Amino acid sequence: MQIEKLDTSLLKKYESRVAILKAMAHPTRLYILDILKEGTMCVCEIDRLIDSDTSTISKHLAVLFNAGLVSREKKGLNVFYTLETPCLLLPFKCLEKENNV
Amino acid sequence: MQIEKLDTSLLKKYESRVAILKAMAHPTRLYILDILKEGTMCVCEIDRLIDSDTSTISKHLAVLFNAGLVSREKKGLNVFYTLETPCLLLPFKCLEKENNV
DNA sequence: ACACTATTTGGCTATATTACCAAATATGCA
DNA sequence: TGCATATTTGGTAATATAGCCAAATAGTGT
Repeated sequence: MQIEKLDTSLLKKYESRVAILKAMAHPTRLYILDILKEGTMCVCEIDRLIDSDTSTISKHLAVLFNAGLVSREKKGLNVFYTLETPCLLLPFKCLEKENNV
Repeated sequence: MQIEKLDTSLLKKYESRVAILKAMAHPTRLYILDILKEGTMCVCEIDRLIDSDTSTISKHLAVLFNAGLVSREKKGLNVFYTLETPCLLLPFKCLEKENNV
């Protein structure tokens, strides 16, 4: 099988994937993605589950939003976040199988 | 469903996953993982496919190795790298489906 | 031992990421 | 209008990451 060299156009493909991986690559954000699997949640609820400054959590949510991993909707004073890409959380299950964990 | 707070022990789980995501979160490394799907390859072969300093490539390989994503074996002058976790590359296919790409 | 090749390591600078605090913004209600 | 609550934004210091160069290491053959 012929392997393509890493040129500019191929690089673009990987860069878009990297954007997703970077957005996921933080324990708090991975946790947020995980709890959003249970359903839409407002910032205040997420805040209660995580022992960090609210502004820090808000910034993590912004990272996830900018990467397209979650969507958000404002309702009154609250902002509700929804998981958009449940797929992304699958590989870890798969990994655990590979390692017979 | 009851959601667990992000405490120290839960954090540990996510940190180990983050280590994997961080190792993947670079275009060159993602490319390397992709080409290693085709089979074991020595550094010199990988080097030929990527237009970067060999030392940079070697460092990327070290990152992948330290995260357990690839293994390596020295044979004479060459070091051969092998993909250990093909699973990890699946979610992107899944994503493309979700987005109807 | 010497020269040659493949790979890794160390050092440096530039850039990116994170967390906390304070302040700003937006909404709802009296 | 004025106040309270929810969320975001800006600033800043600490830490981590990336890429290049030079040098070190390791193996092979003469």
